Amino acid sequence: MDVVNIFLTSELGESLEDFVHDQRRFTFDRLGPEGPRRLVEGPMWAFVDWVMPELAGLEMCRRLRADARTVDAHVTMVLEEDDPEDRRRALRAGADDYVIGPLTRTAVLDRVLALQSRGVERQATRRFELGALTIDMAALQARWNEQPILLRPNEFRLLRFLAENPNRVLTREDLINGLGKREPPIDERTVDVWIGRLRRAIKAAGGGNPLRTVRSLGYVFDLG
Amino acid sequence: MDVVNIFLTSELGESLEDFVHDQRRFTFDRLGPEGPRRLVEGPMWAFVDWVMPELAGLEMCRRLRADARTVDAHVTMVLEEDDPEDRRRALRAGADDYVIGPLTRTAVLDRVLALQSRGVERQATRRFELGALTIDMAALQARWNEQPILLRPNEFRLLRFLAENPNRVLTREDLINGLGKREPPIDERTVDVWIGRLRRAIKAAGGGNPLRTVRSLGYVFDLG
DNA sequence: CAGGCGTGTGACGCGTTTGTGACTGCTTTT
DNA sequence: AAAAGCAGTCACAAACGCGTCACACGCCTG
Repeated sequence: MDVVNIFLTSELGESLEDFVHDQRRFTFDRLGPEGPRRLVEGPMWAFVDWVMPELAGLEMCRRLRADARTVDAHVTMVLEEDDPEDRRRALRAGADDYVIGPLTRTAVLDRVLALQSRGVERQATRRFELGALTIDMAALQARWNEQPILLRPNEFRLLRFLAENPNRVLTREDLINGLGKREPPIDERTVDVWIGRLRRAIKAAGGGNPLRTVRSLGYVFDLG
Repeated sequence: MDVVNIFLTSELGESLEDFVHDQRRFTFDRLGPEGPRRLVEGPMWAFVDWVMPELAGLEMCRRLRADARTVDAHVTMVLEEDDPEDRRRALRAGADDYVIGPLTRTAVLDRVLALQSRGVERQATRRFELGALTIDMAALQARWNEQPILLRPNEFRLLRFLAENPNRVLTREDLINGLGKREPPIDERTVDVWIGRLRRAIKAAGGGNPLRTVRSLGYVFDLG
């Protein structure tokens, strides 16, 4: 039996129990600022409120897109009212589509079933374009002039973080923290090895070297 | 309680009252051509419109960076549409990042909260523009008319210190202390070599000589 | 359980950076 | 005019920082 996992950032007025319908099992779960509480199999659907208690909805959306666990989720933004500007922003933040709230259980299911039956292809959403370099957060893929760069998970995270902070010297400590490495404490020299591997990967894809070493300080992603 | 000071170059459609959210006090203020109207404590965030009534946004951006009072501000440029050229120009002019407008109160708060919650300590971007010379403290890069000057760490520190104290004679001792050299005690004559190397580097980038020797006293960064 | 992959680390070697003494040439002083 | 003072420059050695390699460990897969 198929499973459909639905995550919401806020409580629904109505009940949230899992149930089975039409040969599919629907599960509901809360979605916190740190992302989904549990890992699931099967397609994920996330509904993000425009306003949230702890975190702006757009930021939540971006985080979902950045989180490797939810990269394949279909993200729907919940708008309070039909503002064209907000719609555009929502999509730009990585949402796949939007509904005009408030959210009811019926609205959620309508959405999911409609899209499922239509077999929507989730198009790539969150994308950086920095010169010749493109970073596709949804597909977890980086390209240099359309040429895919073969990156290991850590290298991808590193590139993403550098690209998010262009033209800014990042110390080795910044980079370690930026990749969320805590335990065990990482030796700063290890960052050199990361950079080396990342550079080699970009080069192997025919790319240049956007990563500048700043002696005795750190590294910069050079833009322009 | 933390204070977050937000400055804008144009009116927001929505209300602009100060308010408290999430343990932080947000204050809003207008940003005129002369810079911020008041001095504040705590982090500053400036949002500069691409088009402004009295002044081009880019010029405004440069002025903010040159203004000692706002040097520690995080400057966000507000673009009307997503033009890659404009983005690069904005960053060149000293902006830390940009948003695609128009600006709403929500967009502003998104930006501020998103950046505040990010891992990196965003040390304030300091950017000098002294005639043809530009010093980008974030990227640790100096340019002469857009032409990068290739500086070694010590030379960059020297240039920075000189540029921070323009039109003022700095003794060799000042310079040694200004660069934070303590151990072992540095021979004063060594400063001459530093200056020589710095001059050569600027020249190599097609630049002039803003460093004037004051016989038996020290050196000055000449402005104007 | 073997094999492959991703990743962190210590070690090695090389290029770069940098402080210094010496030499040179210009300027000021006597 | 000679002497003293001062700054510009060069060459060099030592120290430093970075790139890279090989290896070990953990994890997943077949």
